[in-house]
Parts: sequence; C-alpha cells; structure tokens
Amino acid sequence: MATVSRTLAGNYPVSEETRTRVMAAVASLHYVVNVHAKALSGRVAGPVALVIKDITGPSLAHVAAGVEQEAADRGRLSLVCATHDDPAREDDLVQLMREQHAAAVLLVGGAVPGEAYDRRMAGYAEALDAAGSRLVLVGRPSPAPDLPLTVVDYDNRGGAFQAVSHLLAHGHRRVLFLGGEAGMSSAEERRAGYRDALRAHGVDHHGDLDTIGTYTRTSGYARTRDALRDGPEFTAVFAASDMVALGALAALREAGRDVPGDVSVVGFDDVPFATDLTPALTTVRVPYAELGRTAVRLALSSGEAPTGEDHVVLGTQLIIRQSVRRLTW
Amino acid sequence: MATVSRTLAGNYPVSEETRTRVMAAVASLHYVVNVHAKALSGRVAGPVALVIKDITGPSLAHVAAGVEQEAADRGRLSLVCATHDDPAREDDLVQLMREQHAAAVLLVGGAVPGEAYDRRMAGYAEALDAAGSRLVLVGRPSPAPDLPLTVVDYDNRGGAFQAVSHLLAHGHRRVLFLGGEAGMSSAEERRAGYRDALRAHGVDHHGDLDTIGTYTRTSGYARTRDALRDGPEFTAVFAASDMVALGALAALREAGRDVPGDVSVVGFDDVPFATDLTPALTTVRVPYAELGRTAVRLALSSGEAPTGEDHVVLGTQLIIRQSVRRLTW
DNA sequence: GGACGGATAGAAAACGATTACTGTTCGATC
DNA sequence: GATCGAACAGTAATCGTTTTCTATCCGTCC
Repeated sequence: MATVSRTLAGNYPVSEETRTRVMAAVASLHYVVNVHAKALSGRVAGPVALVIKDITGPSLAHVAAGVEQEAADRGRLSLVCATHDDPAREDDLVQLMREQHAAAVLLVGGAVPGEAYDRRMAGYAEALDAAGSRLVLVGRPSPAPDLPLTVVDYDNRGGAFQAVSHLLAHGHRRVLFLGGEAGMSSAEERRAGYRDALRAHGVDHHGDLDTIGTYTRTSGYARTRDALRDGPEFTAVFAASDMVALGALAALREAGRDVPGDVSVVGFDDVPFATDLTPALTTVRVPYAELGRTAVRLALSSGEAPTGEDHVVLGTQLIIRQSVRRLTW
Repeated sequence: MATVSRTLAGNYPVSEETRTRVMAAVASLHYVVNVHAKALSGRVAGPVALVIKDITGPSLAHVAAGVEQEAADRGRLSLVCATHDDPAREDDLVQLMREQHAAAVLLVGGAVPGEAYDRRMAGYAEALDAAGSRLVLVGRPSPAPDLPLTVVDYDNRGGAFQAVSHLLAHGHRRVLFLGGEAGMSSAEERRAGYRDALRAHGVDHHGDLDTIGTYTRTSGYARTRDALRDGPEFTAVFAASDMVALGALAALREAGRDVPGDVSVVGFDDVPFATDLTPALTTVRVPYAELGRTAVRLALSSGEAPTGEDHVVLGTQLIIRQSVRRLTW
C-alpha cells in the first residue's frame, strides 16, 4: 500500500522495477485514488463553491465562467448551486459547503442590506473561517470590517452616474429611470448614481421619473408602456439592466417611438447581444468574468498572504453605441 | 462518537437527555460532519458532474440550469467543468470524476463522430460504470449500443427540416444555409435536415448555398456579407444557430436589405432575446433546460430500474415570429 | 424471582488513503 | 572488517465517520 501511494505521488524513491509493476497493476485494475480517503489523511485541494441566484442570466453565466476558469487554473473543481433567492437555501448551502470542505464559498448577486443581513453574513464568515474556508461576497454589500471575509464588488454607482451623465450631456433633462427593487443593494447604488448625475448637472429630481421594479424584461416593458400612456413625459430612459432595456425598447417600438430619434435609451450590464439590438444599445459594461476570476484569486490566496487584499471594487465602463442621440428643440 | 452519529442520523433510539446534550455540544462547537469521512464509511450521494465546452453560451447555460435544478431536487451537488474543446482535458475530467465518485458524468455538446470518438466514449462508459457512475451523452452522437451509458439528444434534423420547410412553404427557393462545422454531429444533422426539406419540396440543392462555418456571430456575419457581395443569389437564410443569425442580420442590415421584406431569416436555438431582435426572429426552440433535467433524471435512476430508458430524443419546435415573409414575384 | 427482551450506550472494526517509523540491503569509508 | 548512511520496502498509526457487536439496566411475564 505504502509503495503504491509513494509511486503515484512520486515523493519518495521507488526502484524502477517496482514503479513499473505498480503502474502495470494500476492500469490493469483501472485504479483511481479515492478522494475521500485522500482528503481524510493527506491534504486535498477543496472545491470552490459558487452560490448564485440563477445561472441562466447572461451576466451571471459570465461570473460562473470566470470562477470556473480561475478555479480550474488553480487545480480546483467548481460547485455551482442556485438559491432561487431563498435565504433558507443559502443557509443550507453554506452549511453544506462547510461539510464539503470547500476552499471558498462565493455568494454572488445583490442582497438587501441591513442588520439581519449583516448578522447572517457575519455568521457565515465565522463558520467558514473556522472550517478553513473563505467567504467571498461578490457584488454584495460588505457587512462590517474585521470579519474574515473578502468582498469583490463593482462600481454600480459610478456606472449609473456615467450612463445618466451621458444622457444629460446630450441635452436630456427628463430621464425615466427604470430602477431595480427597493432595498436591493445593487439597485439602490444604481439609483444613487442616477441621482448623483442629476445633481451634478443641476437637474431637478422628479419622483415620478424614478421608478422601482424587477430586473426583468416584463417589468421594463410594463413601466415604459405605463409612462408613455399616463405620463410622466420623458425624452430618455436609463434602464438599470439590459433586460429591462429590452422591455423598454419593445414598449417604445410598440408605441411608434423611434429610438434614438424620439427617445434615447441606455442600459446596464452589456449583455453579449446588446450590440445586435436595433438600435445597438449604449450600456454600462460590467466586468463579470473578471469579477468571478478575482473572487477566486483573492479567496485562494487569502490564506497565504497575511495582508492580502480583502476588498476590491472593479470599475465599469460606458459602452457608447447607437441608442442615444442629442436632444434638439 | 457512536451516540453522536446516531443522534444526528436519527436512525437509532437515543434518550431525550442524551439528544439534548449532543445537540448542545454540536451547537457550541459549530460541529459539521466531514463528508470525506462519511463517504468512506456510510454511503454518500455523489455529485453530478457537468462537462461542457463553455458555460457562457446562452443555450448551454440553460442546460446547466436544468442539471443543477434536477440534481438539487435529488439532493446532489453539481460540479461544472469547462473543456474549451480540448479532448485531453476531457480525459482528465472523466478520470477526476471517477476519483470524486461522481454519481453521473454529463458530456454536453456536439462532437465529431467516428471510430476514435466511439472508442473514447466506450472507454469512458466502461471506466465510469466500473466505478458505479454513469456516463450521459447530451446532444452528442451515440457511439454503440450495449455500452453502459445514457444518451439524451434532441431532434436537430427534424428541427432544421421544420425551419427550412417553413421557408420553402413561403415560396422561397434559394435558401442560404449558414451551417456549422464539418463533421460536428449536431451541425451535420441540421445540414441533413436542410437537405431533407429541399428534397421533400422538390427543390434542387445548390452546393454554394450550403456553407460551413462556426456557430459564432462573426462567422454568420462574414458568410452573409460574402454571399451578398459575390453571390450566390438567395431570398432566405437559415442560420444553424441564433448567434449565426445575429451575424446574418447585421450583415443584411449593413447591406440595406430589409428583413423580412427582402430576405427572410430563420435561426436555431431560440435564445431568450430572439424575440427582442428587429425583426423578432423565427427560430427553432430546443428544450435545453429539459435536456439537462432529463439527463440527470435518467442517470440517477439508471441504477434502480433494470430496464430504464437509456436513449431519449427530445423534440424541437418552430417558433414563428416576424423574420419570415412570403416571397412574391 | 429468574428469564427475556426493549431501550440505551460504549467498544471496536471497517472505509482507503498518507506518512512517520522500522527494517533490510549494500556500497563506501576509515 | 566493522561502521555508517543512502536507497528502498514494509508496518502500523491516523484521519472522522458509520455500523456491527457487546454490555448494562430495567421493567415484564410466568
């Protein structure tokens, strides 16, 4: 037994003849080591766990791809789990990952911040840290400093600011904001960016232009249709996600409004087909794959370096295409 | 030790007082079982492994979502691995999954059939079967009967037949086919469906209308642009994937050809945003999520039922939208 | 009142690796 | 020619559970 183990590991002198015999036996028996036994004694590199609301979203799929790639490069497997927005499921999964001895647990996607949230995250962080794992919050608010966790976020507020500034710089003054759900961190940040931009350009904020809803095509469609029908007046739309922008474009088309002739539209996410819409959608690019890669990189190196980075914010970039036009009176 | 194990498993009488003491200790120590130790003795449900070329593609993400959901419903975790089309990596992953004691290994996406392919799949099937796992080929050719593997495929040929028949029924006779790579199973089947439809409608097959390329936007764009510039003449395009259709639409728009006024277009896959293109794309819907769910279901029940199904073909459906119009002379 | 059996709890043997010890062999050194 | 150490092979402890076996206690039943 010992000799076989040493032959396969190659960390101990084994005579050429023995090595050959072992290899022959391994081949003829189709032997493969048992990870469980291996993990019980020697050290085994634990998997990286990706806990996500839903893998289907075009942007989240890119996060997953980044995670998988970086994990694979470092010899780790990737576990992917969907929560479908159920906090109880999230609790279970963190527990499960502790059992699995995951090297890192990545919680991806916006959340509703608050005391309850902070408590939950603190609990996760402590529990995982005690088990030698690492909690990483990706695109989620940071609960409190001094917790053993890593945060990898992107600049929601800045991205929204750029997008709205772009519209304002083109002369638009009445910008319909199709925002996300109230309370959700990323939605609130994008909303804050929208308001920042208005303020920076000295434009009054109109409450009825500042709408709340989900990041779905349906919601974008309904809100745009309602605004077109019942007011308020607007000459531009800032959709807090490209899916919402899709709905807005559909509603505008249906109402016979030309984009960008009559109404300008800016989205958020830069989904792959944004450039294939008519008109090609001006939107805010979020480095989703990079987000996933960074999360894994920081998590796996957090053990080594004593003073590794544990809070990173990636930048966003406005991608200018054809859905915005200067407003002329 | 025994008592703790029994208390947590709840499969043996334990006095109320002992149970309380155990639970208190578990809570105060933040104890969680070690899966590895558990797997070594008692039985543990192994994970489901999804081996895929690239998670980013909109259709593959849906397969992944289906797999994850069905696996989670059955209490399994999902491992996701990307091969980036590297056969050596595929070999490694199958080996790795054997070590991991995966309950099922799903190989997803087209492949180049042939003797080499058959031999590789046979090797995988035997090796996994010997380890108590199950190989599932999803959307891939079936190598040979009587191998311990499951095939879950969808009707590429029938879907293509429907799509092209739809165009022919609308009077089109010169249909540019933007096919996939030569040799790839799914691409060849869609090509066969294209030719079937031509034959069924008594339309001659023109070799120069029957093109080969990759399933990318770029390839669709280049081939359509070249055809517009150098011939052959065509009044309709059948793109073997929606990404290719995207490229075709871009090239047509650029050339000032109206869709569907001048040229009709049909795609394949029904990606989520197909309905948001201008015009909304008529395309063939493939039940990707269902494919993933079915694969997991069959794999996990293959052990139980002695005569379970081990070869399933799911149907496809033509989704008629606005990118096809009757050809008038 | 002793035999029997149900309810509990502990002891010990797996599960399949890794690795610190022990041994053995054999060439080199003084 | 005895000693030493390098090269290699085998023994046994260990990792953390689960699951037989045993063992104890006690109430029941004749």
